[in-house]
Amino acid sequence: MEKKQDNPTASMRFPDEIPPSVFGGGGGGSIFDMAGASSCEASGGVGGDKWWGSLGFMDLLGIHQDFVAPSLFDSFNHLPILPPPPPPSSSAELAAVFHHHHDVLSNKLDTNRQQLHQGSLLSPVASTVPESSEVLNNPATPNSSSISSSSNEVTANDEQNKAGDQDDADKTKKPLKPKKKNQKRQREPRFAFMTKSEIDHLDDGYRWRKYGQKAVKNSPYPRSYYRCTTAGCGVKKRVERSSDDPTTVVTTYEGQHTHPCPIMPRGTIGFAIDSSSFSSPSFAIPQPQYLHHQQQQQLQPYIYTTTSSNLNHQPSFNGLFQDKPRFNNPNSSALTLRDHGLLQDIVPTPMRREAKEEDQ
DNA sequence: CGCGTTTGACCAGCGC
DNA sequence: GCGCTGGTCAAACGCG
Repeated sequence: MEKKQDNPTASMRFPDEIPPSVFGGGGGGSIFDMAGASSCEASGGVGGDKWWGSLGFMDLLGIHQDFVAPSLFDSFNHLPILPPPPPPSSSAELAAVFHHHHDVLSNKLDTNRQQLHQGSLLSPVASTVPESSEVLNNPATPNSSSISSSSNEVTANDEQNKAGDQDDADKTKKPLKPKKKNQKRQREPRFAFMTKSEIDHLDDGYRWRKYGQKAVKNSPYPRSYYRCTTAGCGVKKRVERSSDDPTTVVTTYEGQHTHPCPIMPRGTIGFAIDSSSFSSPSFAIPQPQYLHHQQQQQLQPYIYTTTSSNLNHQPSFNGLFQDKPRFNNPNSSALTLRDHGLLQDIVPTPMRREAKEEDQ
């Protein structure tokens, strides 16, 4: 049923500052190049450090200005520049998004790490892009079950379809499910990753059940829809391969896990505790540099790209986040490694400058 | 048998 | 209003 169109519009929505073209062939800059750290497996194999549990999403991204090494972001110029963000609409909203980002990031890190081990991550170059996370209405109150279709209300469309189905009834069409009308579907914040990988569905530690697959417009590759199989957890994710760069897998997470990661070997803290980290008074929510572009109560989505390249720098990556003070040592060789391995792509130039100024 | 995948149909939202 | 598209449902199926 999927018809192709000439419509060049990307299937995913992007922030205005980030044209879809950033996906193309990795030509765009990378938001960050995530080393193969882990989330659920977390500390395992990465030195056993617990940077996951103690750092928020922005910390992971190196956005916490307090710890930003000036040289860390010098190569970020190629990234789309985000103008200074307005104040967050609400801390709760921020927390929700952060939490989500943290989850996703954690997932991704884990995935990448696994891929590293599997040798499935190919690209030696980081191509990162921010993308999509959407918050529609009620951003502060995640409604993972908002897609419920329970209702006695029958839409005109339903009637129409039913009527039409009458003809097809003989073909054993499934009964139509009445869905709620006048009730816009609420979407969880979304967060997308681009990953250089031959594997479409990356194992991030959670258990996912595939519930759909659709052909993607202007793309020869289908998009798969997954849902967290844990009861009560409405987290979903979409996985699709970039048509521009077939080696790139775009994974979009939606929602927040309401449970710890089922795979937590070595007693890892993982990000199962990240919820608490957000509610903790000590948890400082950084300036929402990524969340400024809100329109119609909608947080623009952002894409983060991961590649295999920096997976080769796991140790440094780990140290990067875990050992913050090192950031202040520009002479550190380790820093250099990190510099080129990860955060260089994470933080927009303006932020870097801001950080610089603060340091001085 | 339980769980996950496949796949076609259905539905809602959006743009024209 | 209509068509397109993304997202979801759920029966059928496969696998361990």
